[in-house]
Amino acid sequence: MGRPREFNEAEVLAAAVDCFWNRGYEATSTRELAEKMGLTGASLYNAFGDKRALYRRALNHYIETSFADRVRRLEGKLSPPQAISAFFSEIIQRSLADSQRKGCMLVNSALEVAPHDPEFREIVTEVLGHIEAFFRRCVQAGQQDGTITTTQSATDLGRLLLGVHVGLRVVARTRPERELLEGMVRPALALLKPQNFGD
Amino acid sequence: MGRPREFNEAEVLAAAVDCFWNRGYEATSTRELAEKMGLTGASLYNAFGDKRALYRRALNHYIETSFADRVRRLEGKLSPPQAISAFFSEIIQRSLADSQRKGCMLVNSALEVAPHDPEFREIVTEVLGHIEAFFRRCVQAGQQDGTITTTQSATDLGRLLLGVHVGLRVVARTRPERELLEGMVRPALALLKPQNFGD
DNA sequence: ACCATTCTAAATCGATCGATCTAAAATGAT
DNA sequence: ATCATTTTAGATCGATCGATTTAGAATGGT
Repeated sequence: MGRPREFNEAEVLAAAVDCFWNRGYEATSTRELAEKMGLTGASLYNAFGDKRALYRRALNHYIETSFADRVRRLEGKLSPPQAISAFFSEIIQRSLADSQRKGCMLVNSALEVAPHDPEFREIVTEVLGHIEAFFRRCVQAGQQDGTITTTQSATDLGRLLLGVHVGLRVVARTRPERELLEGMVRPALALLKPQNFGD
Repeated sequence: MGRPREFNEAEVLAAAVDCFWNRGYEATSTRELAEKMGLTGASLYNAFGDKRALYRRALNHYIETSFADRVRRLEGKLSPPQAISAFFSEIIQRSLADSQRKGCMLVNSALEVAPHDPEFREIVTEVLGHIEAFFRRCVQAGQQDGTITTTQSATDLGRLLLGVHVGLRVVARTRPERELLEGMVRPALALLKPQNFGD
């Protein structure tokens, strides 16, 4: 073995995420990446291959530290309706605090790289499937304990929530207004309530 | 006056829309634009200024020929629930037929150019507002003639539909699957129905 | 001590980018 | 016929792109 790498991989990956998240894939240059990551161009290419491979690593790092972590924090610890509500509350809060309008790196990838790149399309498809599945599991659990309506299938309700979530993240990037974003979510959450006949 | 322009502006704009719609702003080169538009680089810059100005013209052309036209066709001629349902049906049909996965040029612009460009942000904001307003008008009309529920405000329901619409267009670009897309819309449309007590 | 590997710093590659310019042919109003 | 303007095709500008290479210093396992 030769001289060991001096940089912390998670740290430089976080810096790469910051670049790609902010400016997307095409608009981020390898020189900017090298500078923000604290590496020389040579080290960057030696450690990560090429720009595309680095983006793949950065995207996976983002997914793991944002979405996957959020699901772990919410699911199981809250009641199903609360988990869904808390999920959207977090997204809205993050969107309103996102002064740079970075949005969601997964959604950004879904539009910029996934349509023309089969490998990235597979990654995005998989994660969208995980988000859909998270919502579906919450709905199913809520349907079983009576806290969520059974007038719609858990499959469809999960898909609706996926759609609202993605739409929220896109709209928030152009119009980060609390009332607008909360208004988008409010009817969807109301739909989940079991119908209260005779109210 | 000198020699008149030989190209039809609407035609070359349509070609520009095709380029930008397919590959986005950054990834479309002025050389590709000139070729697909049937112009030389000199003519292109003489007629449209620069790349950014051409994108602005192309985006406005797209909005006018797709969204604005769709609203004109549907609103007023169909009952409010039918107009909303037909709107989504058209989107799903177009998404499934979109073999190049171009998606919606407005949504693409909302993520690629709007966040970092105030002028484009204003355009996207305005059109998103028009879509929201279209849904809200449909809901209001339906609430007045009793075909749409009044348990949620027209404002919120319009925003929900905006969110579902945008989410649909994003998800469709990565996962153009009929059951998934229809599943996203189905619960939203069901929510609009007036509650049928005692059913 | 030796060697494989990574480090830094910088130069460099060919390609492409948006944008401009040249120069000559074409066109239509005056 | 004159003149202003747009047309054509193509060269060209400086800048930046992703990626590679060079050279030498640093490091740790064998």
